[in-house]
Amino acid sequence: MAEGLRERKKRQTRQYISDIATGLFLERGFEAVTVAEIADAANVSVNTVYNYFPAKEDLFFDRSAGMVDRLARWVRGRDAGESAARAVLRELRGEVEAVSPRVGLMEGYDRFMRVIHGAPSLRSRLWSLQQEVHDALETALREETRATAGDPLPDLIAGQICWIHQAVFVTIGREMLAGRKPAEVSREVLVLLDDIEDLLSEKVLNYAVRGAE
Amino acid sequence: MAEGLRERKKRQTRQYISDIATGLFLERGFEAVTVAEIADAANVSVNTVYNYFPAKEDLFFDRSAGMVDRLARWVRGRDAGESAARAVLRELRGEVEAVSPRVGLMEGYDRFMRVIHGAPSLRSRLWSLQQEVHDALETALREETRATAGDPLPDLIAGQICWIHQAVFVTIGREMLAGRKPAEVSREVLVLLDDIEDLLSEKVLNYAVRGAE
DNA sequence: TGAAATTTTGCAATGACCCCAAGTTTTCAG
DNA sequence: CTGAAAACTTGGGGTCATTGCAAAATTTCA
Repeated sequence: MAEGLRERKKRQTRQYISDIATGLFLERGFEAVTVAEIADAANVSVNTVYNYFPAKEDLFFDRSAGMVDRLARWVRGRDAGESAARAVLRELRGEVEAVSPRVGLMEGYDRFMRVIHGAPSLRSRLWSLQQEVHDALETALREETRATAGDPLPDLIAGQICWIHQAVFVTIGREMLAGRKPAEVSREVLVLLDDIEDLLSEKVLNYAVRGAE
Repeated sequence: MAEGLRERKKRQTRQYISDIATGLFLERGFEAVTVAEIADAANVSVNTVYNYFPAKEDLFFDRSAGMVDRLARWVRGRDAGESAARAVLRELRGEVEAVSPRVGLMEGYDRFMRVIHGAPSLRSRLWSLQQEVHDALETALREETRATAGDPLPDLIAGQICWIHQAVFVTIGREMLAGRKPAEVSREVLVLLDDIEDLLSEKVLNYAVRGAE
């Protein structure tokens, strides 16, 4: 299954551009770096940058690929007897307890957050990513529960689960931005997760239980 | 309290520019209309347009001013013995039942939706408006419940209430975009509101009950 | 009525992003 | 091994949103 030289080179170039760009962004902020500078620093033309990334924002969020279907994956992978929401809560608790970089619990994440904080267009991009997360999750729920096309529940439950996810991420982002230590934030967010679970109704917590389809 | 000529003229100019712009957007779509065209059509210079509106998107959402604190206002105006969430549900039911244009239940709203649908930057702007709605609501809840600074509940409850609001608006937008009649959509959304209420926990439904502070 | 305050405008520039045609590089059939 | 076909890169030339600046034009008010 050897891939051609061309494929390998493309992957490398793409990765290289994205790395260079992210470095510059972390150093000087999103808006202060022009696409022309990035192209220069990566030894390619501006056109090549746009060949790989549809917009400047995508250079920053390139690493976050795969984050979009995370919730859907967690739901599809839920245990027997477990509901969609409980699976997400369990996975989130796991990540937070493990102080995982995948949820932003790492040294230096504040620099990442600072870049986002200072660029409205990056925040916009984040929201549209959230929308994608929602859509992927709704699709997963619809398939897993074999809901009919007109059933509003998959949409509503997806909204509730995304809310969980978002509350956790916004909190982590805010606290890391404030300079807190990952371990500290981890403890705090575990408490938050309990608060969140307390606010969810049984209907939400018991939706899409595996085995009870 | 007579306002000066200058003030009156400014208001008029602002309104005129916004009206002209909205007309053009509805006719030809957001991206197909340039700011220069708008300025021309409104008999002002491009700089004047930017004098009144920080960005092109603000020309479209100018009318929506006041929508940002609607939830906060509803909460502050809740009845004695009524919780924040129930006040919002009651007000929403009222608007929907009355087939009110304030919630998009009007002939021609599909044209409005089509413009938004076709312009990613308008959707971005909508999300940032939602963020403002959330913040205003969280502030209101914090004040109404005299919550301490570290209390996460006002944030979480605001998230839940915004979710209600959003679910209703997204549904109305989707159905109107699909060409449904306002009266039809109204009936459908009233059912949706029951579904939504069913998914909320007692904790959410009983938060910030007036009189039980 | 004329100077001060405020608004409008023209002009120039920056930077994201798009389109196209001309190179370059990689692939692959023969 | 070789020469075209396919895919990638680049340079050049736009469009358009958005900003800064300083020169008009307008409004206010002493």
